[in-house]
Amino acid sequence: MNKYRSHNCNALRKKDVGNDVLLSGWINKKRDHGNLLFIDIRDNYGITQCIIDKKNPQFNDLEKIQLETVIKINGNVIDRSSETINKEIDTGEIEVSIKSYEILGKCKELPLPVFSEQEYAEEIRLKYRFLDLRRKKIHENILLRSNVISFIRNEMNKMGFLEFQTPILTSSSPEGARDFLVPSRLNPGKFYALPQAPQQFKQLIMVSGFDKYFQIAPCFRDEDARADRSPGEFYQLDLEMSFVEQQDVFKVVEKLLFNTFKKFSNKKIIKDKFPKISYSEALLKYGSDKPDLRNPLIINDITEIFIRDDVSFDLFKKLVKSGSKVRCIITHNTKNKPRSFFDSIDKWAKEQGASGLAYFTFEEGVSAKGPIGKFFSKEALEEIMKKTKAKIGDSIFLACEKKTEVEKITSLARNKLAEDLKLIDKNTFAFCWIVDYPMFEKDEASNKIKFSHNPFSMPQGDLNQINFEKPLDILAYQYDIVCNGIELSSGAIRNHIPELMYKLFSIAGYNREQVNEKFSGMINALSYGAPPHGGIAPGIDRIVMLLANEKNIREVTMFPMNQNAQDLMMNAPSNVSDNQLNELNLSLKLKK
RNA sequence: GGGGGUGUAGCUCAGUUGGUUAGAGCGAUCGCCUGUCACGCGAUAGGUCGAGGGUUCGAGUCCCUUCACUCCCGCCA
Repeated sequence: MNKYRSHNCNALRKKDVGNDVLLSGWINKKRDHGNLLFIDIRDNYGITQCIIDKKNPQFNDLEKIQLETVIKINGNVIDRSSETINKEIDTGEIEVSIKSYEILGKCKELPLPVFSEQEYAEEIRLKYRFLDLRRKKIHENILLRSNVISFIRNEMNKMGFLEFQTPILTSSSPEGARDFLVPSRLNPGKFYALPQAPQQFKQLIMVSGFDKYFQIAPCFRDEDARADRSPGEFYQLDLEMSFVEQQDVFKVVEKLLFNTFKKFSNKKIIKDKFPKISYSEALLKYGSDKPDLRNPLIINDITEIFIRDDVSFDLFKKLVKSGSKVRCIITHNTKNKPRSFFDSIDKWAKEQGASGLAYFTFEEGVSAKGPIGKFFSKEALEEIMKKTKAKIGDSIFLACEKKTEVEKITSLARNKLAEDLKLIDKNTFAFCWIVDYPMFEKDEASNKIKFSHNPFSMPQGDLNQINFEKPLDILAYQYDIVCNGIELSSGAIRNHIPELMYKLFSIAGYNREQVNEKFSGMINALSYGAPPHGGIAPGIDRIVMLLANEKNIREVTMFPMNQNAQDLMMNAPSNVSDNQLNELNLSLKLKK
């Protein structure tokens, strides 16, 4: 028998009554009655109540032991009388009568309580992460993460995907996020970069003929943090397939995500086949390329209403003449909402940096009630109702701004209105695909054409007919998957034709030599017989966040860094010795 | 880089229009308690009110500067 335990702390049941057992674990909680002491002992699996009284010679010592000390208990399983059964824990029908105990790991006074549901400042949680991780909620989140990852791995294997590792020390890429750089000792003055994603490697795996690849891959990007974005590193389920079209990738991902979410959550998944929405339609109807489809509100464009002569709302009419768009959101049956409801939305919109949100309500006989209602003729109102499918009793909120701004504010307003009106069913997952991304976009600052997403994506349509004179019209086989307004993943069918790649890069301002230099591995490989291929890379952290119902990525990450990309527990990043710097041919030149 | 929030005991927080010795719960220490499961009761210790400067007879409280943490914008193909 193992010297530490015969059972874990969640194993003992009524059938074990009468047996001698060994339990080891942390002291979760003590309840000291003076002559009788209850000790809850905890391990990864659960909690068992142990009991000792003053007749035991070790009673006085045990009474004084700190919480979170690791002890081994030698005891006898006894039945609990019916009124003392604890239904909250799995072992609640029994308890262990302590014969003797032994301290395995002492514990100093705790900087934060482990047995508490209270919330604590992140600083102290991260510094003492090993204590924080003992706490119930986050401990369960990390277990969930582990289970999700092994489930996904298993599903991928079942679908015939092969798992490969790709290098962590690789080369810096010109596009995308800031790289983490690693100096090379053997190549003075040169640097490796940590991969932002194994993008080029997974394509090379396809060129190497492995057909289907996946990896739970660490990705490194030196960008600022957000609640749902770790600084530094995160994990993707990276996958790539040969001889596929977009729909083949969709099929795999839909099956995988549907099975995963079904297994690990009780929430309802709205559709097992996820709706596909084009990028342009998403921006029009939802103001965003990551719409929350749990939200039933839809944005409509009614710019042309403000060209009519029977609409006299001059403020908007003038803006429309100078190129602004009018977009609106209809809320159903809100005519009896108090004035304060509407005004608070308008005030909120101004706080978001918009010029505000105009509004009115459709009344019987087709009239408009509200501050700007008088500017619309009956016919104009009927036209709006037709266009927006609004009914009498509904209200309309209107924003008039330039395209990008109007999309931004209507997207925010869509969320705000749905929250205020409680239209979002929090107990569902609503997935969708966003498809037909444009290949290029215009950089607003420099006015130059740049890749809007992934430069390796395949343009849509007949490759001989693409009009490179109008690059902004070229769509790509580029797609995102979104769940409840959270972008889980981007993917694409890749461009495996070198000549086409050179052409597209030239539009974005890279000449042949630059492409050869920056993507030598890729472009060279594609010249030696590359299969058509494509893939995607769902974010593991965000999937687990959704399943664990957490808003912060650090709640599903074992050892996260803080917002300044510091690990408070390990003291990273840290200074290095002059010797180390010398070996790397580096010297520091710190800004004051 | 910019904007918001927070910072008071080991932990979570309260602290009035500026006014005597800065409080509570948990935790710690000591004492009492044989059926609790957030056990109960009593006592004790524990504070540079993030730091620095200013206004004032007097600052946890008002003003300025600064630091830390956090949320957001920028950024994240």
